[in-house]
Formats: sequence, structure tokens, C-alpha cells
Amino acid sequence: MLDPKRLRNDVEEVAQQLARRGFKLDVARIQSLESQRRELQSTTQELQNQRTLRSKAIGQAKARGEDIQPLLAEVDGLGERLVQSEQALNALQDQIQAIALMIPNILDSTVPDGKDENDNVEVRRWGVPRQFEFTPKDHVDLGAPNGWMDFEAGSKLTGSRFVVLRTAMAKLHRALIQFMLNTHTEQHGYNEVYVPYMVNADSLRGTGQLPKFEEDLFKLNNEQGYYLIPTSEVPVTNLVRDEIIPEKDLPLRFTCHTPCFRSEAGSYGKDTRGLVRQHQFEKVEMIWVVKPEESWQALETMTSHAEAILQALELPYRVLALCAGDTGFSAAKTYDLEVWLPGQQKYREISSCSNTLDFQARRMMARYRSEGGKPELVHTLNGSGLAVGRTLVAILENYQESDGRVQIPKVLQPYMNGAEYLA
RNA sequence: GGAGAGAUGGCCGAGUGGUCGAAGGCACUCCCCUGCUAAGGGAGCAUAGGGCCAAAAUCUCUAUCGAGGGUUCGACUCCCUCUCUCUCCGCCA
Repeated sequence: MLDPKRLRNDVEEVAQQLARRGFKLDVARIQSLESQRRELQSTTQELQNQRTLRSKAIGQAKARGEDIQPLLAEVDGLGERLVQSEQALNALQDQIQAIALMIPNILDSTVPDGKDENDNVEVRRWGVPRQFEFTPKDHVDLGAPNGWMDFEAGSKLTGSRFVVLRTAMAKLHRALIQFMLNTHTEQHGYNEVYVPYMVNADSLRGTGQLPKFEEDLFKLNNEQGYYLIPTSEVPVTNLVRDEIIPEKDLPLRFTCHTPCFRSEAGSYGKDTRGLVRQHQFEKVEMIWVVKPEESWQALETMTSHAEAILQALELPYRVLALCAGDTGFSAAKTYDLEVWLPGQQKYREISSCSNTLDFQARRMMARYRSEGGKPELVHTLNGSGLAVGRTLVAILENYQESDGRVQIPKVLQPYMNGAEYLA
């Protein structure tokens, strides 16, 4: 959520900023609702003040044993006017709040202009795509024939966009998770957390998935209306919701492995083949909670931690600065990491690292208190480190050999009983 | 699933219809005192929003004692619903 003060005082400026994303802010409507709110709030508060004063007078009169009838008569009608005024004010504030929750974050000035993913700007590259002396297969052709990846079983058990991994593939998948978590906790200084895979609407509102993106989520049909998490960013970031963190405890750095569930509504026909776009996938996430002045450095550091995983796996990648039109709702700036997939002859997204500034913190009321100071909003960041399914894809395709065998990356071999090849 | 207890400020904990944003204690901040190291004295110490202002502070108003409704001139105090926590029984990985 944006600072309501900014929304009140610099609507034009905010609207101009948001236009970079292609978001149209209804300035006239906001201004009109705001001026109504201001007036209504003043009269409501004045009526409330009247009520308090009169009630106190009655209390005092009664304590002195005086007749309170005349005073009661004086109050007559005040209650009804107050109720009406309060109701109108609440309705108006709900309207304003509903609008505010639908407004995306303001982009950082360093975010490149642009409309969609074609306008993203490459920042750097690491590694050189391997030259194959044969035509590299894609991961489906490598994994499906020998039963490592069973898409038929996935669709039988559930439906499309689900998969069953078997034997060495299931184990490599697990090895990747262990490797990523161990690296982040042992080398990058993260605290590992285990969290619920179902969350309530408050949590999703806090990180910005609700109210705008409900169709992307799986909602449970239980009484509480829980949702399956689309990313561990939601439960992990919400750990600090409604909290005031002592300054000395910052920065908080969490890493967490969870499955992620996404409806993929609107992506019909996109990546229908293979593991790349599933309704359920595993992800190791990195979350930072920092003081405002540290968040931009944190974004760079966090991105480098995601890169470190790709480097350790010796997978070629590039880093993109997402353009204005492609940056997500809550983010002020995002770097995407794209890994090279020989089967597609393309770089494909495998991590996304974002600084949301105080956008999520304001929705969550997540604050910190400096020594003797007032509580202030923290800044929150999140990044994948990495998407496990896609990393598996990248390993298969990059480490394949002409006979169809797949080498195991050096750093993963200890997790695979020292094996050099998938068997 | 059944029975019971509870939810108050950073923490503990009073408060059962009126002047309570809330006693007291702890923690914390500042000052004083003290040569002695979990000693004493004093002051301060919730959050959010509105108004005022160029802005901030001050000032002022409002809201908040788990959440939402209700009763009342007035609710932390009474009534209803819900959520969460704890205890016991049952069931269970």
C-alpha cells in the first residue's frame, strides 16, 4: 500500500509515477472521496466529542445526586445523528481502503521504461552456454522415456500441470532443496523457517496477492476460507505482520522451502509441456526485513545469493532488470535471473528478487523501533533461491550427454551418495 | 468431537456501568544522589487517524482494553456471535 498521505497530498505525482506501469489512477475519484471523507470525519468526531462531554456531565450530576432528566433531554437526537454519521464515514473509508489496496507500488527511478518482458534490460551474464556436438534434448525427452518424470501419472492422480517424479529424479529434486537450504543457512547467513502451506486472507493481503489477484490462488473450501500459498513469501514475510521489531534484531533474513500452488489462470496454452509451469512446485525462498536505508543494498546482496546457487551448479544465466510494465504489483524494483535451457535454446526465469520498500510493511503494519524512537515501517524483500522444479529442468538439459545419460553437478554429488550420473 | 478457564499497554497484572488510555510492578529513557556493582529519589515512557501548519514540533479532537454486533446518555465493565490460547476427556500422524 502506498502512503495515504502521499495519496492525499500528491495524487497527481503518484498518478504520473504509476502511469509508468500502465496503471491508471482515478485521480478525480480519489480527490472527491478524500474531500468527502475529510468533512465527514470532522463532523463525526465533533459529534463523538459532544457525546463524551454530555455523558461526563451526566455522570458528574448523578454523582452529586442532581436530577439528570434535563441533561438527558439535551442529548436527545444526538445518538441518531452520530450513528448515521459514523456509518457514512465507515462506508466511505471502506471505499477508499478498497481503492488503496488495488494500487500497485511506485517504481524506483532506476527501473527501465517498457511495456512487457521484451523491454527488460539485461544487466549481466554469467557462464557460457555449452556447445553440444549433438542436438540437445529438452527435459521431457530426457526424463519421460525412462520414467523419471511421469506426466501421465500426474494427470491421472490430479489433472494437467501435475507431475510424478520417480527414483533418481525424485532424489535429485530433494537433493536440490537440501543444497539450496544448506547454502543459504551455512554460507549466506539465513535463518531457516518452516511455515504453514495454507494461509488466511490477512496474510495474502499483507504481501499484496489479495484483493487483486485472487484468481491466481487456490482457495480452500473450508469455513475459514484458507488459501494454498502461491509462494513462501506469503507466510514468511507475514511473520512480521503487526510486529514491532527492536532495531538491534534487524536485518532479519529467512530462508524457507515450501511447495507453491498456483492456479495459472490465464496461462492456457503456455508452457504446457514439461515441468516449467506446474500448479504445484517447490521453491526455496529468501526473505529480508531491513531498515529503510538498507533495502537497496539488500536487494543486490540477495540477488547475489540466488546467483551463487546457479554458479555452484555451474548453470549459465543472465540477470535482467525488469522494466516498468513487467514489474510485479508489490515491487519497487525486481531482478529476474534467467537460466539457460539448451532444450529451448532460451534463457528462462528461475528466480525473481524484489524490493518492495515499505509497500508490504504498510499493509502488514510491520515496524521496527530504534533506540528511544518511534516505530517506523520496515522494508521487505523477497527472492527465489531458487525455483526447484526449474532448476531440475536446467540440470537435466545442461548436463545431458549424447547417450541420454545425465551427469550430476559436483556440488550435488554428496547428496546423491557420491554418484556422478543419474541412474 | 465433548467439558471447563482465559484473552487488558514491551512484559506481568489491577480494574464488574461514569471523570479510565487505563492503578501497581518490571523493563526502558533522562536527571539527581551514592564509591560500589540485580541500592535510593524524581520525571518520562502505547499505537493509529483527523484538524491546525509551508512543514515539523506543540496544541487539539477521535479511535483502540482479542474481533464483530447489541443494550445504554455513557461499556474494559452487561448481553450475543466469532477467533485464538490453556487444561481435562476422546480420537489421531
